[in-house]
Amino acid sequence: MDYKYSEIEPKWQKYWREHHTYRCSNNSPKPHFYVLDMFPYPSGAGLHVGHPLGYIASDIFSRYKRLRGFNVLHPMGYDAYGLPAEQYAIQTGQHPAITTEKNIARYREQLDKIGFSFDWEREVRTCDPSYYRWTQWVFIQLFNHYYDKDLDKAMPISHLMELLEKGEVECGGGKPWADMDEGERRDYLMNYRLAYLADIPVNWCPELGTVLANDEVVNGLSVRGGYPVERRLMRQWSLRISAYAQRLVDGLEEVDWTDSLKEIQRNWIGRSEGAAIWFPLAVDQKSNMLPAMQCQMGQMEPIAEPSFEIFTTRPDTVFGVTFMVLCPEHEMIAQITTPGQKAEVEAYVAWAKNRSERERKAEVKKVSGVFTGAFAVNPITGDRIPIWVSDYVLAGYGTGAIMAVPAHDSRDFAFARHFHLPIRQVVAPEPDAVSDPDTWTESMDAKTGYSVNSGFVTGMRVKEAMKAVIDRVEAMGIGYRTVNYRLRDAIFSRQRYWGEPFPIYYKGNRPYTLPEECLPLELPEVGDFKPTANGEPPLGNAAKWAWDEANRRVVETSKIDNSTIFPLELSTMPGFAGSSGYYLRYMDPLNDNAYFSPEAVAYWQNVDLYVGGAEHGTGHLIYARFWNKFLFDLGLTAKQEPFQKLVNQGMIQGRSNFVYRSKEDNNLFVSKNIPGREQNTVPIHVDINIVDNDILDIEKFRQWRPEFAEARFELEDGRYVCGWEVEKMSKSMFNVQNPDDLVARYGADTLRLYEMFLGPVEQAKPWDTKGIEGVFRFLKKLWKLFENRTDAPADKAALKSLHQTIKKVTDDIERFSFNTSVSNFMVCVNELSALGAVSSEVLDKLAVIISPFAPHIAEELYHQLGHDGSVCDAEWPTYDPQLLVEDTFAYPVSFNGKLRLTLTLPAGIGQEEAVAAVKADPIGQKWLDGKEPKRVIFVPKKIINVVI
RNA sequence: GCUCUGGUGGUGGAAUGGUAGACACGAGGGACUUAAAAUCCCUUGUCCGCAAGGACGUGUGGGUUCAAGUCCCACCCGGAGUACCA
Repeated sequence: MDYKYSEIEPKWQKYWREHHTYRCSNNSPKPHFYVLDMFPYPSGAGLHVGHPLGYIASDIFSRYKRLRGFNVLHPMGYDAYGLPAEQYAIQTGQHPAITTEKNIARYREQLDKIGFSFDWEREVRTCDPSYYRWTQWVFIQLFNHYYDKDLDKAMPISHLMELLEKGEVECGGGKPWADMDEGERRDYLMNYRLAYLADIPVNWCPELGTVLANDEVVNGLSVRGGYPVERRLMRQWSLRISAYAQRLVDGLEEVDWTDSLKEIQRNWIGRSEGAAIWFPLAVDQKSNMLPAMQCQMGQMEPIAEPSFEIFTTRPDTVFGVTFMVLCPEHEMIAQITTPGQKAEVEAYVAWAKNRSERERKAEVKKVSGVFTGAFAVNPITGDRIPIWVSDYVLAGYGTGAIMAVPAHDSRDFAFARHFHLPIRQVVAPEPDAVSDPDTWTESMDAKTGYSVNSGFVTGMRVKEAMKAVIDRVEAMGIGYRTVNYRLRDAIFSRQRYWGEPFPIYYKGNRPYTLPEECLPLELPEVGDFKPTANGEPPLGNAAKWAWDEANRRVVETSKIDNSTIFPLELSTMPGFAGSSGYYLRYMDPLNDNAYFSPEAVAYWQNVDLYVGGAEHGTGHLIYARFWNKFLFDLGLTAKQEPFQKLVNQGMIQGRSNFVYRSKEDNNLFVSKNIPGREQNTVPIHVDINIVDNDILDIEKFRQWRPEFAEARFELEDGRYVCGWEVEKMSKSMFNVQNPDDLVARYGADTLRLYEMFLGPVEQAKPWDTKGIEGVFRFLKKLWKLFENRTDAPADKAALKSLHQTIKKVTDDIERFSFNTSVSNFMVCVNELSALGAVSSEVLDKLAVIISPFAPHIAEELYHQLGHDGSVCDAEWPTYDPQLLVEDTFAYPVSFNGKLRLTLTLPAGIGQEEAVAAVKADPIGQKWLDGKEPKRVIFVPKKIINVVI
């Protein structure tokens, strides 16, 4: 009988479903193991072959762990809220709930065909009220907590209020806490809440009435419509993720991720150590408009306002400061600008304000700026230095003001050159060498070397000088040692429909949270879910979107009276809200009383293995870690880090094929390797489904599109050879491979094996079906091997092959190298086939070890061998080391007076045995040439040297 | 610019410091067949040679080692992340 995958696969899929084979319990004496995939966006395009790559890898690992006796949690769900789902709905003109439902059904159908071992009873969907109820719940907790820097954890806001009440925390609100009324207190607390409402600069398009992402704006105009976009402060919800910056850096030490991904996160968080120093404003006698102030060297009291706080990572270079630069948004600009410079400064600030991020980034090389007319005092040297404004200083980083050290910072240098400002060298490679100005640029940004021309730190190494300056600054009370992070708080509002509603209503313009018991706050129906033109988010169209505080329910918008019935928040949460904590919900997905039970999290702890793309390095993986750490502070999660080990699967790129159309004759197509083809033709994308191994199916090509019906060809060796290129997989390039087609043609097991065989999981690679036949052949051979089996006891050769394979495959799986596992199976089957009829005893174990990779055929064969239960409940076989003793092997290594032979031998072997082994080895015999080995040198491990 | 990765046949890719190129594809040859499909067998890094055999080979140049694709140093080229971040 032939290998009929089309009968076997549905049969066992049905069996697994009916027997709940993959159901996973939270009560098990077995050790736990949690394997998680990044859940997909159910987009309208369905799955392509790139999606299942990571799923197959994690499925193999889950099945393997199960066979090793673990209770494995391996769930799946859908990240169904967010922009892609909404965009698709808008394009097709259907309600996002309907399209999402349809897309999920399609994904599920495709996933089921591949034979994954997901426990579907734990499925979660981020757009399901029973799920987003808990997303909203976490938001309320974030709103009601602040980050206590002394305790270094999140604490209830009520705790902060107590501290303020007792005066243990100083109130910086401009007014003592005791004198504030209820509203003022709430406003003040907003500066502390982990979820807070604040004015944030955004790309606002008045015409479209929405905030746009940076990539939706080009040259100050919206991509869609070409309307002007301005940067504007808008009230938005944000998460104070920056409070966790240090813990997010530290936590990377504890997890088993790739160095590159850890590095991506470290760069993103951007920790830099340095100092904050106040530079006081100098008195300007001419204008006499500025408050007089004192600044003397060595003054011990903090210097009175006004002064500028700057941040620097190089306090040692303070002696080289020749000017200061403020960002255009700096609040003190108007205050300090002299009348003579006023017009110029205002024009510059206005110009800078209207520049988009994009323009600013594109014109990095261009130096621009303006002098304010004001001067500051270098608090260390007492020098008077001019204050400039320039947009190379960013408002969002540090304090938006810098001390410029043009000799040792490339940007300050360019600025100084452009505006003819002085440049003073303060760092040199040698303590006494003061190099000539032209060489400064070479040692620019140098963190090694010595301080020169630098007062009390002259002659010190840079590191010592940094410490000495900070110490002095702290002693003088004009600054302090500090750490800065690049990580910004996460903007959490979206003026969109398809997302989680905020559990927030507004009383007197101040946000209040809904009572927790009233969750979920369900997404209302609206007449029109598209972004609105009148500036309001789509929820502004909802007829029923007001909060009746007394009766604790949602009521008609028209009833808002601002005394008992209040407006609800109109924006929705962003895509990452629902995906930040979904892994926790899988632990206890049906719980109606809590996000998850303490018992569930105590059992599962955290995710042992997380598989997904590295493109989430600066998004989801940061947010989820933040989310988890916050819940940890609340005592809800068991571990600080949510994802212990993380494997990034490489992206599968498309491999496009081209035909070459003659420039003169539109119906003539020239094969790739015909001389002159490059000059005389233009490449055209051709559907990869009508090309086999780069050979074009001419008939199918003619039928493909009407315009090619009359196509003629210039062939080589009677065939048309297509060109190819690696590109993104996309419909427009006709290089999309749909997994269903491959399942139909070769079966799911072949697809699974082939996706693994393609190369290392972590590596990006183009999709190419070239080798799939080889994998298919392998399964047919495997099938045949079982058909020809015998019940006689196993012979030694077969056992050796089996045990070698068990060892290799076990090692391969443990180090996540599935491509070599597949190769090792192929070797094993080839070896066994060559031996003739193989004992069932051997095949029994072979079926088990191959089942994680090709579960359907393994299940079938396992049953054919007479087992009742599923192969999924079998036990992973162990190997017998006795069977694996390696053959003696000798080879010559050098001739320098003496010949050495190196042998690979089992460990623990003695002198005589080694000599005997050399004599027995064919190569050894040849090199000994009848002589006796003189000496055996043992080196560590199993290698020994024999000197002849 | 900085950081991280990687560079091995015609192709995808194997190699705890120990016979480089496993396994697979492709290609060439052969068997079976009226023929095709399917299946099976042989060859396949490069160069020299009829052959036996030999020489050279993991981006380049050095180094460590009895032994280097693997470790160290410098450089070249690709891929990714990030960037007026002070």
